[in-house]
Amino acid sequence: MTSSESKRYSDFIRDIITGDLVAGKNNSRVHTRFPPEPNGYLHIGHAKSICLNFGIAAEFGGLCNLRFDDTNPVKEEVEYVESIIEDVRWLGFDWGDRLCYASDYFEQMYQYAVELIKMGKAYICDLSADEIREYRGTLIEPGKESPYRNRSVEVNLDLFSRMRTGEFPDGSRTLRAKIDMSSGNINMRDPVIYRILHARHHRTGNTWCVYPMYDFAHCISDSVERITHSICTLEFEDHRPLYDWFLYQLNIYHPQQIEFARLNLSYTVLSKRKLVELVEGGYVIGWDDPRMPTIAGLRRRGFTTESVVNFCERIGVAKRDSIVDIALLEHCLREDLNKRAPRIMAVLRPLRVVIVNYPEDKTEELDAINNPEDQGMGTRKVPFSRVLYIERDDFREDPPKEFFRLAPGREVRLRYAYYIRCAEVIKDNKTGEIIELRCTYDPQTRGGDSSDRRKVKATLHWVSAKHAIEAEVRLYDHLFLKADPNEVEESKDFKSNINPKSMGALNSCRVEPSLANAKPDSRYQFERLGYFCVDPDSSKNKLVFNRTVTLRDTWAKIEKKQKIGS
RNA sequence: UGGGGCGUCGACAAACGGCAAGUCAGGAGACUUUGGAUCUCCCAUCUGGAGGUUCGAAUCCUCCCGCCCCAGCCA
Repeated sequence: MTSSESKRYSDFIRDIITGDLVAGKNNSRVHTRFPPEPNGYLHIGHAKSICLNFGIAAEFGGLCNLRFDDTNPVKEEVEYVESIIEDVRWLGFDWGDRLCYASDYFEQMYQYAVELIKMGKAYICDLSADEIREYRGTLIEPGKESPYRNRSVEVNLDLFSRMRTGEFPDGSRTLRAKIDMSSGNINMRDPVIYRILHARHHRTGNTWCVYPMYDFAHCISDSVERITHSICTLEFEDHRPLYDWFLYQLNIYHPQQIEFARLNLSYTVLSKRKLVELVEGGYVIGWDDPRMPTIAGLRRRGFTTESVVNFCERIGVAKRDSIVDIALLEHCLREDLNKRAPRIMAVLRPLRVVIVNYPEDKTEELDAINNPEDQGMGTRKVPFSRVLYIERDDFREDPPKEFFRLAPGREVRLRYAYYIRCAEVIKDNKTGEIIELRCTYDPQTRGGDSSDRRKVKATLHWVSAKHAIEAEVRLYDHLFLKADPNEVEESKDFKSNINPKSMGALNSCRVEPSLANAKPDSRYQFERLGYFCVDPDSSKNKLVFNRTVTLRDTWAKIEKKQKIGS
């Protein structure tokens, strides 16, 4: 490991673990787990947790399990477990043979529940859901004890086994822990630990009709897997006393739960409920829509594993609520892509340029560098001929101050080709739209250097009209208009902040011929424009690209300022 | 009004009683066959506020203020 790779990210969780190791706790073992519920796709917030759990295991020479927290059959599906496995793998992590499921421990959990009953620490309650809510009290008032709270152990045991055998309908009874109805912590007011659900489970089928609740299942899963540090998000802080209570009562191996603040990112939402709403409401194309903050979405958008992992390391881990600027994510992306993406030339909004003093039937093959950041990536040939396309944005008939690009009478360089000068602007008679530029070239500037060292202020990208390949390019912008999508007018919700221009497609783009056989998922820098990747929608006769992220655009910034100033 | 947390630059985030790191964003400049990349410099005399302890406080104590989470048979 080089010195640049060995930089360590320190945070309060790693500090706790280091302290435990020094104290010789857990026989110096470190064992974490990432415990998603398979009821949706993973997003970048999960990536933070994945990087934390797997990262800590790797750093401390420990292990990390991938465990599905599949205790609610009505919401969970195999599609989700499959996507989660794929996404964690894509992030570069490995759980060896420790692919676990809470459902693997159902029998064990049931037996632990029986034990609690025998200890007089749990009882069958016949209250309905509504009644339980009423009995629970409020944030400021204590709850009332259930009339079923003092049933005998024998009755409880009998009822619990009959719940298991399916004798009772859904919702008719629950198993509850007997703790303290007056606790200030509502989680301790006799929480439900088993409910009746006559639902088919994606792994256990119809074996069960009673399912454990999160609080009961999670601590036991952690315990049986001998997890040392059970890392979760802040909203579970209130549940820690219950986590500890179960393990203490059962007198079994007791992992330590540690909570950290979940990730929030500007201009997007990271709540599973909202993401589901976007998908099911048709606001996006699907879970892998390139605008989605899901791992699948980021992947399709063209993000690299390295950039996502690096981002997760850079944002740190703490307990305070925060919203990370999405610009940091984009920075990590550009930083990575700059080093690895081959450069090519592509014109998104073509403007026809005829080089009037260039022979009609001539074609030259010019040398272009594949990546100035990495000479090892070599060079390629780019064809040049009389009729070209340049970017419409690169020409202004009436150039504003500080616009360095092409304008009537002005000379610029075509990258790797020649200096050209704009001689004439051809417009459509009716619409006045500029349809073509007539330019002259200087044969002495082949390759882009002039022998007289005369300077030009701009270098433009271009493609040869007759050699270029037509392509579709999909452009993306932030999914939401506001940094905080939840900031809404009364009676509206986050969806009212959706950016109507978050996606757009350009259909007559032209890319250089070297891309003829570009494979799905391959990434390129389109010079001066941004990073793009080949979308899986591409076919042999039609290339489709996604714009992953733009390049930093100093001119756009200047132009914006000028507009504000005027 | 109960319980649990949290307040350090525009955004993240270090500092663990010894004199406010770093990163992103932003600004200025250099360089440039990508207005990209790269490089240089600037950007908290101050840590939510007020007191106190101390030679010394972002760090310890007290009291305020603000924000987040909890009343699923979801996780």
